[in-house]
Amino acid sequence: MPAKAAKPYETELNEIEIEAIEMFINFLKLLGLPKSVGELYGLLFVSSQPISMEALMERLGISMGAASQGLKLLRSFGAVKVVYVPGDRRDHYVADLELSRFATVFLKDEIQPRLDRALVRVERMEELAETLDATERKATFERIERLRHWMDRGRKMMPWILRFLVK
Amino acid sequence: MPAKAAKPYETELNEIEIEAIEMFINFLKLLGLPKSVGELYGLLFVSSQPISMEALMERLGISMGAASQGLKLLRSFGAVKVVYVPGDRRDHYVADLELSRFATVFLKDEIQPRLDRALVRVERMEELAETLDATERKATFERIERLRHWMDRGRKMMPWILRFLVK
DNA sequence: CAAAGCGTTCATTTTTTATTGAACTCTTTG
DNA sequence: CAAAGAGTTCAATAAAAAATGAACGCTTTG
Repeated sequence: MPAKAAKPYETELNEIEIEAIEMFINFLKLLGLPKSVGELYGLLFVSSQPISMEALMERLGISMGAASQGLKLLRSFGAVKVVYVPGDRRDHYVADLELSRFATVFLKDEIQPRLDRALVRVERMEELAETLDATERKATFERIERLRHWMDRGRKMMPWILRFLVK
Repeated sequence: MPAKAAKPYETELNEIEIEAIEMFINFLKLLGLPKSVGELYGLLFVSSQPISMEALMERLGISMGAASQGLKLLRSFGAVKVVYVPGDRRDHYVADLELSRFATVFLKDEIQPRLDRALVRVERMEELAETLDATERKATFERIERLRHWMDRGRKMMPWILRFLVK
């Protein structure tokens, strides 16, 4: 039997947990979220019991700061919630299984504002293009209009995708 | 008049160029691409004339390596192409204005393989769940099925989005 | 065919991002 | 109401990602 690892008290992750964690690390990385957040959500997602922050830290081998901040973020998404566990003073967490939440928050918080800001830029570019001489203006306008076209398209697609996501 | 900046020979970027560059930096960051790639594409997007790599380096103030690698990446996306400029030995670049290219490549190269790998994981998790005792199995299966449901949904949405993007 | 030009590659450095853990606040408990 | 517990914050550190630039390999040119 091999020597026990450094922290003998933490419960090893089982294979299902590891699969789920890896899956969510990959998925959330796509949304620009750090590994530790993926780990937290992944473990909570497959756990049918609420888990305390301390247990999350121990089982995932992450620090107090990472756990606290990651959970804060997940709470702000509504991806995780705190539940009361009788006889235990500590907060316990469960995952909200509705995955669309991530996508929805991502669309609303990341994509939408970006589109809005981009549209402002396009308008500023159109104004600036007025000052160019005739030849340049024509070529430049064509390009700017293309941008505008795509912004509009993105903005029109948003509500459609959101509706699809919420079910 | 303020002292001239360090590199006196490079042509300053005009306001339209700056707007376009900033817009593409933001947009491409969303796809996980580095700033330098956004700069390159942004400048090429608003330029009606082909630009040599050397000019791109100078005007954007980026290094040879960054320019070479960024252009290589953009070429691989089909976002940029090389054009021949008579009497000049150097390669010159123009942007492909069809922005859907980025999104399409992103979906096909980033999202699709991720979904495929995730599905394999889900299947492995289902197998592993079989070995759990009855109570645990039921709860775990419910969660895994939810994952499967979202994977399927994502996979079904893909061709639809692609069709939408290509026009 | 030597020298210069162009572009790529990649080991190194810089910058950015994520994680750690000690200091702190607020809450509970004996 | 002191002491311990739970959780947050944030300055410092570590890890990851991007940019740099010198060395290299083709191509062109005189």
